[in-house]
Amino acid sequence: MNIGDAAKATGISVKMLRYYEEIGLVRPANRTYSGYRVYGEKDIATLRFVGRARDLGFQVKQIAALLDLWRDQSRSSADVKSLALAHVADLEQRRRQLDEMIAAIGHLAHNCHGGDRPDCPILTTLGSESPAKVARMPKRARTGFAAVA
Amino acid sequence: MNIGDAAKATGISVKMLRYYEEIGLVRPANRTYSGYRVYGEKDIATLRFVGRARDLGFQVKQIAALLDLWRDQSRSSADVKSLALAHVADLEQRRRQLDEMIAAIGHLAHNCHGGDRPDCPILTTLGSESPAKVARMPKRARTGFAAVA
DNA sequence: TTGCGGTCTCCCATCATGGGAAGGTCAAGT
DNA sequence: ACTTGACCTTCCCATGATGGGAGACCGCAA
Repeated sequence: MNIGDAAKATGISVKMLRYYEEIGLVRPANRTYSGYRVYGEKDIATLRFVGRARDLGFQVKQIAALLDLWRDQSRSSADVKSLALAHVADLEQRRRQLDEMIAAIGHLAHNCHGGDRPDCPILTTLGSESPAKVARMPKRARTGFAAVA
Repeated sequence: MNIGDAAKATGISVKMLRYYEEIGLVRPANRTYSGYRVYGEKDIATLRFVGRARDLGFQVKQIAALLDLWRDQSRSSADVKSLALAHVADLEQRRRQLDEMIAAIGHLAHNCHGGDRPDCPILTTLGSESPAKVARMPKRARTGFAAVA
């Protein structure tokens, strides 16, 4: 299997397959004599694991930890669970931040009639007082969402 | 007012004040003879506007648009409102993605007893079938949250 | 053999943010 | 007046996950 086929089989782009290898998340693929990467069943299974964890919003470092646990026959399920729960807590915190932002902006927009005239409480609020009681973000991940675009 | 004072007054770091100037989000600050940036009342007001929009999760490009509208006496409030609503829709989509992830992982964790033994459905699910019916993310912003760390 | 599509490596860009180095400035205290 | 320390300046680099593209090579089919 060449890298393109592996990409199709795992839903991970060719670029990312090379990147995951480069940063050591997955073991370097075997190579043909001429340098092409060759993927076997095991590689594909690992990559699918990675892809699914990624889809669940795990960061690469967390995925690396999950992979270690996955391969470790003697792991305790408590280890896995705590990692998962920590991630859930993280996601939930982000969700709360989103909720606050949505509520604050929604409130402002609600009070804006939206007609042709210029008076709009969205801008005046942003320009003067606190725009709503949106808690100052904890330094980590301000709003986040590295718009991958 | 020097840049450090401006940072304290606006809650925006010194680094970011310079960055916002560099990318043209705000007009270059006046300088003293020796090159220090000097901020006046208007500058601070503008920067506070920027900071609050940022706290509401607007991206820099959107903040630039909001600033234009803020300064444009002849704007229509409809323009502002549609920008705000588009942003809300964006945030809501991200929230839905988070919700899906939270539900999926929470479900997996719930079925994991968490004891000393290695059997854990979290890993086996990630390793085999679809980890849950988490919709494949739309290419934009996979999970996002550029962990600013 | 030619041609096309896949692959290789390398470098660059994103977005918002911070770190740090090397050097200039300013105000307060001696 | 001089030192000291806090502040400011610019410049470069790093982050995380991803994509784009250039220039060169490989492999297979017509």
